[in-house]
Amino acid sequence: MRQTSKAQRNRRRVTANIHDVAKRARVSIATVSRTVNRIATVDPVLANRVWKAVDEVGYVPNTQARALVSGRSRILGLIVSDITNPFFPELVQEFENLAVAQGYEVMIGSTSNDPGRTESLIRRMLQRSVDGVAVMTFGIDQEQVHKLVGPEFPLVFSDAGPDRPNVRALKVNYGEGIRQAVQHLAALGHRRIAFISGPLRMRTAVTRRDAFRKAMTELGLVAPGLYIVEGDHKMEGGKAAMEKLLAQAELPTAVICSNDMTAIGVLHALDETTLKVPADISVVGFDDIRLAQFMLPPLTTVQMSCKELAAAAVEALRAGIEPDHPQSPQKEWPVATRLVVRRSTGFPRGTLPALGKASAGRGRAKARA
Amino acid sequence: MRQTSKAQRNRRRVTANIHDVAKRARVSIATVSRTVNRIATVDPVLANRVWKAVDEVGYVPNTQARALVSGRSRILGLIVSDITNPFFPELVQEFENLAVAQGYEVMIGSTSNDPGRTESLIRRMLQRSVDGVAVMTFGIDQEQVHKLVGPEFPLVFSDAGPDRPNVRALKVNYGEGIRQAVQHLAALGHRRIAFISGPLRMRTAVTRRDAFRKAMTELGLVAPGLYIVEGDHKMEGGKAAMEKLLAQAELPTAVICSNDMTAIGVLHALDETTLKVPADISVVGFDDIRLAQFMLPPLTTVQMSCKELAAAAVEALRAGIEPDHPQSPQKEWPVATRLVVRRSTGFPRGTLPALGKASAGRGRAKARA
DNA sequence: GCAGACACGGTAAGCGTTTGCCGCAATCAC
DNA sequence: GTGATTGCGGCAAACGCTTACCGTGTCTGC
Repeated sequence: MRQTSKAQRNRRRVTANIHDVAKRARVSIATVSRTVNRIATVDPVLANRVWKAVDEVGYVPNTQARALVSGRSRILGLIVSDITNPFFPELVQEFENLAVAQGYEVMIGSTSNDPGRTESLIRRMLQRSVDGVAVMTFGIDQEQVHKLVGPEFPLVFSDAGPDRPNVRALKVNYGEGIRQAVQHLAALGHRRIAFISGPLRMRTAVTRRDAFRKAMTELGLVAPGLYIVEGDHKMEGGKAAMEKLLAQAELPTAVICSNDMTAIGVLHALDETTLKVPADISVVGFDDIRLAQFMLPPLTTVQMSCKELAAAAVEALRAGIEPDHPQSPQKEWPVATRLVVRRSTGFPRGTLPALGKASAGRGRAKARA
Repeated sequence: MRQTSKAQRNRRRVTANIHDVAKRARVSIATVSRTVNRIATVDPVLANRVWKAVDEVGYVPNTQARALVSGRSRILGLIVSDITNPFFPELVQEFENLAVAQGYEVMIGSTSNDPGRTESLIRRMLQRSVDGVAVMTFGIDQEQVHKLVGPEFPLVFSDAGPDRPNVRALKVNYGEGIRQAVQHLAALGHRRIAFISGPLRMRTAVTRRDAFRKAMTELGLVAPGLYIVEGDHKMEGGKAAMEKLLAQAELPTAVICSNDMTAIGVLHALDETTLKVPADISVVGFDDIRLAQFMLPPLTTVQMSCKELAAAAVEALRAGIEPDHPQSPQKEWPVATRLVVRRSTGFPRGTLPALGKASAGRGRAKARA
């Protein structure tokens, strides 16, 4: 008959626990806990003994147990729409650095703009009891998230009204950057400026498009409906949208894109024609991903600093989570944008002949302004 | 005087727990637990009652408590070297999909090839008691990881000898893909083929370079030392390396790059000269990131399927974690590579004059083969 | 010198699970 | 009808931590 002892029951413990430290420092586990959590009332002599013991036995507090009893996991959820869009990894990295610096871990998920994925992602995050979630999808259905989480759950959205008690919003100033872009093009002499938007069910895509329209109007330019084409914030969509523009009777002399990936698709579409960038057509992106400066030609684009965005997101989340955060009541967090001029924009050529899509691989001459 | 009751002590519980379910189903918590964990010995009648109750109270098992008692967190660690390199987000996404399908969560971290970051990352993962870690950095110091984790800890490396009990290795067949690339170029008539490696402290970078040398030798070609330049697996390094090659007396007619980002940097460097791709010089990448086909011209590259890689990583990890995984003893997991020919490679032009770096922005003619 | 106040450390009660052990009831062999 | 066997559910003990409460020791004021 097997002897069923305590020892047998134990799965092999690999790390030291609070009792080991307590024994070694000749104090109670309460004192160890208080010391480790930097509660000020611990006698410095004991605290020293504790820290020494911690070091000696290599004690690392068990996060699961901590979370279990405290009800806080120190995990931040970060939801992005498409991790394979280079903007997001940059954002993720910044976010993570900041979160880790504050003692948080980050749980990342990308939704691919699929409500099903979004729902399961939120559920998974809730199940891991994240302390709060930043939704940086630029256009998720906010309602969907609200339905899944409690009314007091700390939430941060990029671009949305903070209509709930513990919801904060990142207010990206799209208007400013896009106005700068339009102004830049207008100053160069462009009049026929097209815009390729993101998928219009995304709130942000609509916001950017509207900012474009507004900027055009303010400068006394017209943005004909045919010059506003819907893309998908990906290279494929940018390419397709540009091809649509190319099929029109009168070509635009400049194209502003709702993000950089779209602009890359546009460059690609233009490469298959005889049109040169920027001599025949200027292209402006949005985001300023690192890749933008490595495009051929380097992309003029509206910079939305993901450092700034990440910082605002982390702080806004902390404001919702930590009861004594200084900016706790603040509900809106501004994020700036600004134009970065590179080499994909230039003076427009005189009047262009209407021109369909040229066959790919034709010889062409390329010259820069 | 405040009444310090049990009720007060409780932080507001927001989700139902196992006791609520047990009460409602009129069974013990043990039965609930067994039902939820699909232990077969539960009477179907009771099981039904339990499932019904679970549904009614909206019970979701608390992951922290589960992890605490079972010692398994159902979190997989995934370490990549640089999340902003587009190859990795693609890998991350695949990995995550597969892991989630198996009921795991993923904790991601990128090291930026910094040993300090690597160490803190591993520590953080251990603190969150991940069940295993896949190290896909293509060149991390394996020793560093071994020093931090216990000897039995489930680990998967891309490219490394499985010299420890619970370590598995993904064996990417670099040789095959690179051989195909060299062969492709040789068949087109190239003889002077250069190679831009990754940072040589990365094991994988060395492996790829050696594969290149071997392939060259096998085909009776020589790879002079001057034609092998070190890059950094980023665009910047690719650009710098290409500039080094351009400074040489006799230019190569083709360049193979250790990854696609390097190739993008190369294209960029060449764009600032009068040399055309592929007419004057052919360029081959490695990885086949999605962006590769959107380069100008679309990049011929060696595909390393990140789907395949992710699948191998997840399965290898599971083999190390789950005691009854079918492929548990398998130590090496093969991953194939193959050449994808696009438009950045072509026939070499006749003998080229030695040519330094031309000034940027010079007019140039571009023609495709 | 003594009562009261105060500071600080220890005890123990949870947090929400999993799981070994035990006991009850039902089944079976004879 | 009895005793042995089996199946299955409940009890309770962990897992490692935080923290309310309490007790002890020291200090202060009179």
